[in-house]
Amino acid sequence: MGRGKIVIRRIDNSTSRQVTFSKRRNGLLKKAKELAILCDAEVGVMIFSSTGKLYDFASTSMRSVIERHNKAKEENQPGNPTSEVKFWQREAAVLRQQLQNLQENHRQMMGEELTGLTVKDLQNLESQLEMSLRGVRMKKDQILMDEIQELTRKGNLIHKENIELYKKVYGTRDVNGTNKELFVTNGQSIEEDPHVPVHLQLSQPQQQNYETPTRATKLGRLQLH
Amino acid sequence: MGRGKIVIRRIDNSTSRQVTFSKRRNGLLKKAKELAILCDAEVGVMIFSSTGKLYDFASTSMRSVIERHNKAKEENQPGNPTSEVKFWQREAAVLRQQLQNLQENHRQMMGEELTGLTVKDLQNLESQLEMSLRGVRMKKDQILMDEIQELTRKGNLIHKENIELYKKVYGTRDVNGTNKELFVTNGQSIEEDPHVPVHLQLSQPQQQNYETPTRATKLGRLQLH
DNA sequence: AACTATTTATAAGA
DNA sequence: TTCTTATAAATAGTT
Repeated sequence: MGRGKIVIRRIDNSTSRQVTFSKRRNGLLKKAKELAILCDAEVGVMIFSSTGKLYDFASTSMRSVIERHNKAKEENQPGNPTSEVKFWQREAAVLRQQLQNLQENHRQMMGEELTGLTVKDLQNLESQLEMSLRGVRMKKDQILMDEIQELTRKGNLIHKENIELYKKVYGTRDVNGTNKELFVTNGQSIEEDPHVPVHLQLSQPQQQNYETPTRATKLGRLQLH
Repeated sequence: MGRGKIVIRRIDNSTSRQVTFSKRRNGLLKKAKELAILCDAEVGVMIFSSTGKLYDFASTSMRSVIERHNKAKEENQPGNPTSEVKFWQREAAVLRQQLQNLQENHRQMMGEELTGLTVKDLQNLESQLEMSLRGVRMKKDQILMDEIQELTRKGNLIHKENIELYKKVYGTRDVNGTNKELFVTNGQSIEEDPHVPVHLQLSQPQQQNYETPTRATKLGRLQLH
């Protein structure tokens, strides 16, 4: 894969050997990473240049990879398979298994990895997702409604305060004067006539129309008026 | 470097993930060998498939590579029992943490434990669930449609066979006789007396009655003709 | 497991 | 070292 074909044999020229090392080292590490990600594999690579410099990559940790390798090769260090070590190894194995199970489950809930499921499985999944969706939407709507209620409450409060202030400022001198510039603290203007109650009101919770494509529209309907 | 470009992300399809693993693993090991030879480097590669199988390569010996790596990293040998216990404890802690994170995530996807989420979070969750639901429904429908198509195909085939058999049995004697009800069933023998028209009927693919009425209606329209 | 159309890696050159 | 480019090699999608 270059300007010319080469045979796999030690490169004599020290300079080009160095250059090639640099390029291919990067290539190898890149491919190791890709393999780990693409195929969900645990990969460890260690490279020592001819000058002794170390370059390495481990998808998890080199420690973990080496441990696993040792175990796979049954080359347990002449050290001791202490019961404590064994206990923790078992513990880790159990946890790994749980994690894997949960991951598979999670992927299915994400709509991935559905091959292999029966129609029955898919129906159950569908029901679960529908239920979750209902719950999430209810929660979201509730938060929004609460927020609106709170805003309305505050709005009314401020409006009342406003009226009081108006009375104090203008007293009876100017009861029907032009107070069109009167604003409440949150920057929204209130209708001109302080004697007409403001019309803040909660919009009704809209029908949960699943499949409605535009969230923006949905939210856009919630507003003070 | 294939028929199409891919993004580096876990391959969902288990079969192609495995095929890709096999190809790329070989590629990685080959390149590791080449690097070691071409550039006079000491290289070690360890790969664990997602099923736990080990594949490795070491230009010298894995032990040598690992020891050199340990020395370079000034780390204690993984043979030290104390450090080994500590390693596994840490491993378990990490796994426990991962498990916990995934569990929380999973609960949210199940529509549980939604308190504490912002409206934005809930919207994202909602979109994800909608997407998952679409995927699941598509998959389910596809399976059902495939099944129906297959049944239809078989039904038609059997019906044709039936007509041929009828012609052979009754020849021209009864060309306009009552053959409208003649059916054979899949793989079942015909009754003994060739002169008595058989009355076997293809059973309709029974409707699998699903909760959602709309889908049932949709599928109900697809039938043998 | 083979086949190829493409993408990717990289040898050589600057 | 880094960039460029022509070419070899790897491999994604298909059969």
